[in-house]
Amino acid sequence: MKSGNKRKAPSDQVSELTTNRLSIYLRCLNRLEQAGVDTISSQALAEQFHLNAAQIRKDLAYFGEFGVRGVGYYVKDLKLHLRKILGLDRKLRVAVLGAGNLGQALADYPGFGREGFEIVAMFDTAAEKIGDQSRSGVPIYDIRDLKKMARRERIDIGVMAVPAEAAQSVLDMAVAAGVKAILNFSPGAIKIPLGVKLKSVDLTVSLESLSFYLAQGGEGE
Amino acid sequence: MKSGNKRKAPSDQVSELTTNRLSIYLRCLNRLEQAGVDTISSQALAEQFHLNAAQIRKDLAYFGEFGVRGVGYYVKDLKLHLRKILGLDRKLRVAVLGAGNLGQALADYPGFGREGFEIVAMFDTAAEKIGDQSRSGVPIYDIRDLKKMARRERIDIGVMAVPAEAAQSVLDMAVAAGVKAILNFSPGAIKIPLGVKLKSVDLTVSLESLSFYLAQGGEGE
DNA sequence: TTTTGTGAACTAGTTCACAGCT
DNA sequence: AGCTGTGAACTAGTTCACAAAA
Repeated sequence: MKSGNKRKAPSDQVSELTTNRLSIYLRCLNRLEQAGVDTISSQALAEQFHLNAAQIRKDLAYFGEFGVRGVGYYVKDLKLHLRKILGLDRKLRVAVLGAGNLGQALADYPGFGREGFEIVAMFDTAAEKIGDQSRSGVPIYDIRDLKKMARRERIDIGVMAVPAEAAQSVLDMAVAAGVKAILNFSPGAIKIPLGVKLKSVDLTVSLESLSFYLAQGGEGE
Repeated sequence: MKSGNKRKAPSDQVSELTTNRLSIYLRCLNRLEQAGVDTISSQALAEQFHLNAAQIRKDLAYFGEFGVRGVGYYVKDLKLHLRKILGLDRKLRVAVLGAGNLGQALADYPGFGREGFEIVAMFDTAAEKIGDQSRSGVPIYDIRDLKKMARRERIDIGVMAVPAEAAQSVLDMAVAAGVKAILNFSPGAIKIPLGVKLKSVDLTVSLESLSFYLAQGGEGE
């Protein structure tokens, strides 16, 4: 029992929409802290993005009572709570699977470093890439060594950016290596075993949804 | 009246979840056509991803009656319909805003080319990049020329990959240049005027949602 | 018989509105 | 007075289940 929270339950049915928003709140709190703001109300926070204040309070209420009535939330305090809830109170070790253009760009993406993620390795099949490293110095290993390395390097999260044909087999390797969470940029459907979390970003789908908007003549928001 | 559809309405309230799925159906149909499959039932299609058959039928029903009772959907026919609905029956011209690591990787991403997107230009502020081009030959222009170029090159969609601080001003430039749809990889909240569509991919939020999963001990799914 | 298209039932997510702390 | 935490009301999205078409 770390803090005196009246918790709903360990993590009873928190939707992904909620956890995504927690991330966004945290980013905002970082800025607020930087700006020297001490407390913030759900109302003021909601205005930053276009969100409803009750939504924010509900999101937070899943994890405890962090606010003070009549005052709002203490920025520093809430930030710490959110970091803990999101598991960002420890360094998370990330491996990028696939050292192509996109993989290398992701490995060097500065945004990841900022919130405690550490990109420790890339993996690829191409002999000429293995032994090389990315611009920012992330070493590229043979994907066949993934299992060995993932354990040795204690990889928490995999970021997968490989061609669609390779995606399932690379995912299976990552799972066999004990990686429990994967952010996937490869297109197409992928099967995962229970107990492993896959989050997919599908660039083609995203672009096509914009195309749809344009094709429909862009009515509404 | 192209085809004899009993349409619900021009584009009456189709949710983004639906349009994203249309994209996924289309990808699957492409594979099926390649594999020489002639017809497919909503049930069979649903099994490919883990989706409900009624969901697929409902999604399609927003746009017309494309199926044949007792048979299913003609793969070729449905593919054509979906391409038209998604606005992929014409080439879409895309500009990448921000020629950093991520921007260049996106400009060269082969997945975009496949479904009729054409990356025609990149824009950046860095003098040393301007005039240069990406690995696959996409030229980099001065962002100050965006307005002029966007009209001349008939840019339909912008893909934004710039630092958070620059995001709002780059977006404003794109909007001023007449770009009506933007896929955004920059973190943080961005304001857009009505009639412009912004779709954001937030890499940090995605990773943090995986971190959350790990922190909660990975119960469920 | 098979499978669509769709109203009805259900489930999830959001917003309202207000009691209850500070 | 001000703002949280939360049940109740509402809205959106999904799944069921079945009549109607081929």
